[in-house]
Amino acid sequence: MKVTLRDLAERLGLSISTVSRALADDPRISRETKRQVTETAKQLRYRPSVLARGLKTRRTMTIGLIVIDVTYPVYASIARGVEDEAHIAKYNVIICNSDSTPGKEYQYIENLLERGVDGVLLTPVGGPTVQWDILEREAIPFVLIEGDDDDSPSSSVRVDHARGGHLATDYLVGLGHQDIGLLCGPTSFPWNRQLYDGYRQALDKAGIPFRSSLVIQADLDLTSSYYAASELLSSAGPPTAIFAGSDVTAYGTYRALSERNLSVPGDISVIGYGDIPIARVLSPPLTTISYDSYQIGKTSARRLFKILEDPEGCGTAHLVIQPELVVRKSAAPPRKGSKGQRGKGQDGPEK
Amino acid sequence: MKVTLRDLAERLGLSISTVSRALADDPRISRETKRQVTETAKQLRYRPSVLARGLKTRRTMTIGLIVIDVTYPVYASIARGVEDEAHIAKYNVIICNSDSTPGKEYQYIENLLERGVDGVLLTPVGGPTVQWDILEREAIPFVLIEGDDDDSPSSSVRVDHARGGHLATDYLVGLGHQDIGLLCGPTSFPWNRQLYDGYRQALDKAGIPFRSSLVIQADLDLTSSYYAASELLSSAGPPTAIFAGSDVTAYGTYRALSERNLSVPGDISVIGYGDIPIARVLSPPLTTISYDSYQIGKTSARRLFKILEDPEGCGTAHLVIQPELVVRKSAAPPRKGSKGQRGKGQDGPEK
DNA sequence: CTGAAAGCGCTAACAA
DNA sequence: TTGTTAGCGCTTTCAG
Repeated sequence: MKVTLRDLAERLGLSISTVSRALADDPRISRETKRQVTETAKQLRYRPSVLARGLKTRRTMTIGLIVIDVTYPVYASIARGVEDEAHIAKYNVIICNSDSTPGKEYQYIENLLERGVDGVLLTPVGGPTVQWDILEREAIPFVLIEGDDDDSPSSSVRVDHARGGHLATDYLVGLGHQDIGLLCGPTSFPWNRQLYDGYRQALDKAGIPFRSSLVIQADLDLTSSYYAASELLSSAGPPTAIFAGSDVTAYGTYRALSERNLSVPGDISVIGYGDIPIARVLSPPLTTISYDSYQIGKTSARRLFKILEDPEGCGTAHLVIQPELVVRKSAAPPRKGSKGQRGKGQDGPEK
Repeated sequence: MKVTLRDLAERLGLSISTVSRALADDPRISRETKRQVTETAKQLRYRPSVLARGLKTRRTMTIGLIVIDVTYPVYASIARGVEDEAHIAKYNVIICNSDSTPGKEYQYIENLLERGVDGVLLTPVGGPTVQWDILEREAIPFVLIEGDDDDSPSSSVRVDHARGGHLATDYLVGLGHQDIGLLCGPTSFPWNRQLYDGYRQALDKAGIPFRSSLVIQADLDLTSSYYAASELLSSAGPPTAIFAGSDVTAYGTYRALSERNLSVPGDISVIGYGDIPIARVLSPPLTTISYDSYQIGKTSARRLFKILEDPEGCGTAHLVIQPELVVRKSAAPPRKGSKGQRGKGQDGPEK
């Protein structure tokens, strides 16, 4: 059977509390006793019960991490960052996949609460929700990862996606593009509005009029981004460059382009978003916006632990991580005189 | 403060045990009482304490999942599969990254034991280890994922990598290749020996003599696989096809090849292993061996839960998942007369 | 059908 | 410096 404090106590002829204190390195226990205790603890392979301790101290040294889907590289990296930090701080992390559905998110929150987690890290599915209220009511510290806005009641860490959108668009503008298409990602990923904002800002700054026909919504998968890109290309007044909103969307765009014998970046420039592993491997290698998702994980976990250490002492902070442009080969200046080009093939009238 | 059974009991003028039973849907509690209890439970937002319950029942409805690194697509999928299955069975999963180091693996096991997990899922770093002994001694059910061999004392699920290696090699042989290089992955990933075995078997079956100079070891990262591939190519009697042992190794190979102006599959055929997302996106799209890692996760979790339900009733099973060949564009019949080709460039003496 | 009481393994206030 | 005692919130005999 499992060995408990009691077993140690009996074995040593000490009281349970003395043993407990010795193990906790309480200053008022003698060196000698401590030595004996730790020794027989090791010998009998004593393992403290986190359960029992938690029941008493109300701390389980466990946190919950709710991501949208670990299967996406971003969330895997975040998860890894969190776990690494947790391991250092001696916490365990329970992982949950919300699939962007409020229902699952809610279930998991309830679940984590029953588990008595000390805090939770959450990539929220949307704006302020019941879930947040629950956490607040129960006074469980939580930090929002990649939340939609900064008016959350708790700490948060997110990437400055508006900046990212700006960066991408601005780069294209700098290259000389005027007609820049935006393939906006699914709204179930909270950052897409920010991206869009950045896009608009950059356009405004450059004095380029916004054309709504150049913006189109696409899901994250290949086929729907393929179709969205196709639609964009066959519209009247097609773009000379496409900002893809995500790297997989960019790949869908590549496909749509190659289908029409349009070359990247010769005929059309493409820029991605996220810098997932496939980006550098596409041909041409994808120019994209990169941000350190592992760091997001680390940062938010660190933040949470700080709150757990000192619930009062540290206010709520909204940390933001800056994305950066990674220039590879998929964007170039527009073809001369391509302004009115219809983009229906590579063999135009002038050759 | 937190609402407990006691609160409910007081509120209803019942005893704690009655309330407990009502909530557990004990048959000897009257309909009416149950109704009242569940109602006020909902009303007061009662949430049972898994901690307290676990202390009593010795079941925490929590399992540990130790993977090498969630950041690798394979493990992310496995994790997802496990978590999905756990969610259904109402378990929680604590995630751990061992980084293939016995030390971390050991730490996590101890850690999980202190947590009182009901079982653990483990992608082991090597053959039978102390860790397994610990789990056995403590009578914690565990199932091995992608373990090296089948003589494990517990259940296991793994991919038949020998088959995978065979499949890949055999395909190349079928195409007419005789000189097939093998870029064997790092030994910290347990399946590489199996891969190698499959390679040898396929060669034997085809009556092709094995040449050790055609086998070389490479780490998983780009640079080392790049160098390994280069070495292979500049050796005496270079291969006409390369079996890359992993998809990223295959990518490294692509690089080494393009550096020497060797085309895939025109000059050299390449076949990968694992079918991670980048595989279909490389150019040319990578022919590779695929296996369903999400399913591995599901299967192993399911197995574990079955054991937990009925510790005696179900013996140890060794489940194996079959990989399959995914033909894309990176392998083709060898160039005619390429048998003795040196592969130093594309402009050979004969044009 | 319901209640009283013991106890899971631990910590912490209070004594000695 | 060490021991005694009282729970943490729950399940589960054993009584009624």
